[in-house]
Amino acid sequence: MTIHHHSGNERIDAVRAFNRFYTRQIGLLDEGWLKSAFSLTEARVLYELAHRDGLTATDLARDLGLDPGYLSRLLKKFEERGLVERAAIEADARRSSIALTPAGRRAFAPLNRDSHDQVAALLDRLAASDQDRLVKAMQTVQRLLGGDGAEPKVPYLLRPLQVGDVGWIVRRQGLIYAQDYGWDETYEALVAEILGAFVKSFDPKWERSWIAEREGEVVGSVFLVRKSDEVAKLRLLYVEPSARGLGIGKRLVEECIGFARAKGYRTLTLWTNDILVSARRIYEAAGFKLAEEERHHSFGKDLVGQNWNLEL
Amino acid sequence: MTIHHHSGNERIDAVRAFNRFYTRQIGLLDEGWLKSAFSLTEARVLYELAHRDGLTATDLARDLGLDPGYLSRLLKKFEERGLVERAAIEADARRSSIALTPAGRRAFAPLNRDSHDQVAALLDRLAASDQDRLVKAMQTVQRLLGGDGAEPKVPYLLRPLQVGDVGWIVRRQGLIYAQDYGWDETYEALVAEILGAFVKSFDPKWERSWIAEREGEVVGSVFLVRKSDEVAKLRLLYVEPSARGLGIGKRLVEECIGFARAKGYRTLTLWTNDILVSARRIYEAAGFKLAEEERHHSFGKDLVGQNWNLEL
DNA sequence: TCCAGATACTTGACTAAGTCAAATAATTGA
DNA sequence: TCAATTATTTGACTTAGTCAAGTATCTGGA
Repeated sequence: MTIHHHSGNERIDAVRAFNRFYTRQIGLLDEGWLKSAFSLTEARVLYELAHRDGLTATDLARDLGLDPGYLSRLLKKFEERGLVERAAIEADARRSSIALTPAGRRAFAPLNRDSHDQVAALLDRLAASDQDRLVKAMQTVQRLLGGDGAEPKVPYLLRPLQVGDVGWIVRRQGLIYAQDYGWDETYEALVAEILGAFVKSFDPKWERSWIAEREGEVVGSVFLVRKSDEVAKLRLLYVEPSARGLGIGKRLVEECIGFARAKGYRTLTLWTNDILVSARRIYEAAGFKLAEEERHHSFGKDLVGQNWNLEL
Repeated sequence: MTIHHHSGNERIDAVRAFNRFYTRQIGLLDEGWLKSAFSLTEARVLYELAHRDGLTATDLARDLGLDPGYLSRLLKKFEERGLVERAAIEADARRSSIALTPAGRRAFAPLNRDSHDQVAALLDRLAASDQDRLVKAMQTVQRLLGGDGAEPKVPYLLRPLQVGDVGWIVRRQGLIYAQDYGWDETYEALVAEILGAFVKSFDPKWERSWIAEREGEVVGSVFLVRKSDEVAKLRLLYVEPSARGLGIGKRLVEECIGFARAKGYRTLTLWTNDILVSARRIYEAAGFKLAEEERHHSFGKDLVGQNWNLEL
């Protein structure tokens, strides 16, 4: 049972292969422009102008990576043809805000339609499920490469369980603990059983799930299960490695505690293992006290299990 | 509990956004060439020559999307500079096979290294897990767009369960049945419980799992569970919608039957629901006989459950 | 308040990159 | 055998983009 990891060079080669591939891909898409009255760069400028307001020449040059001199001439040509007009910016006489004229919009429309149709034709060759996969993969690439420190506005949000979450959490927990601690497939199976039972016997009055989502991806979760009138159990806290450091783990535990208090439980309990250090820190900080430890052999390893309790 | 589906236009817009994004991205990567002695196109040609043998001018023009005239001059320049040499192809005097000279390789090396380093620097800004996600997403895009009917050599392969599979199967079954039949989250939970129990009590002598993998992705699975010395149960047959029509379902069932026979079971049994028509066809074709039906209310729907048996 | 930088463009003077059509030579298929 | 096709080259262009040096403004201290 091996976990595949790309080595650094494999990754680099894969990215370079993709760059070569997409260079060609964009080249193919560009061929469409050849017939039209506009070059690819002109079309990019028109696109930006059609979709954003109050742009200045500098904005355009920066966002499209164009030479300011080249852009200047390009805009002059557009202005002469009556496609764009510039409005003075009162605060700064050097800059002016550039916008498409109605004629500019009319010129852009067929261009836009052609590009739309071309992409539609491209997608049409794929099954709907593959189209979704393509879009998702593209968004992932864009997010990962484009996110030069551009953090999402909302770092994460919490929501209850949806269809598909159980499997996702089972898989991620299985993979993460296999990678980080060498646990075998029985841990993944345990998570599956716990979550299966949780959903099956779910009692919304006394129990709850919190899924942390970041840009549409599940990055953490925790579950609160009723043990008795007085005791609730916090289970399966996890945070994606890529989303650590955002305080998601702490927040999930706090939500749990808040819910348990609100429902009138007296004790919140949880079971963990001593090697899971960062989780333990969160529990300690939240006021949990270590109640007992016991050695056990599970998931293919010798472990030390711990029960922690919080009196509410 | 909603399942998000991209509409056609959303998909098209997302792909167009990605094209604009990656046009810019490639532009950024190109800036690196400006200092060097070679243009992006020249570098692409050198790259192809360095990595493939026996290329002709036509091959290059086709694969890189270049104008033959432009390429001809470009190669002439390379030849004059001693970077490439042409060898006559005996079968066809029009064509010649183009290869880098040692000097050509020396000229390409720093170029190649710079490109490598540039990508390495790009990746370095990402956590290792994000690097993997990026690479996977790029490969997905490339496969989906590049695979113009270029089917993989091996359509699929079967392997036993690995860490991560359980969660994946739980998720996919949950999502597929929610989408196709409107089943609620309790179906996903049932799958989780079944698979959790399967792994936990797994007896390799009498039981087995088959995972169908296509280009590294799980596209189907089936499980054989021991009920008694004489009776085995086939469980959780599924095939990804994107991988249907390859005979994977049939193959999985056949593997199950073969294994059950080899182990000396007398009866292979399975439970399914009447609405799962394509699965039923597979069972019928394999020789299963409908033993009994019963109405039940599960997964938020009124269903008709069916038990099928195969005498081995 | 002034003024030494910066910033937002513009212009001039180029060059590289690519296109298109026509020509040449060799090959293929009926 | 020869018309059509293919591989490559050449000539004659155009376009797209670069680079550096302007001009006109603005900004942040002394």
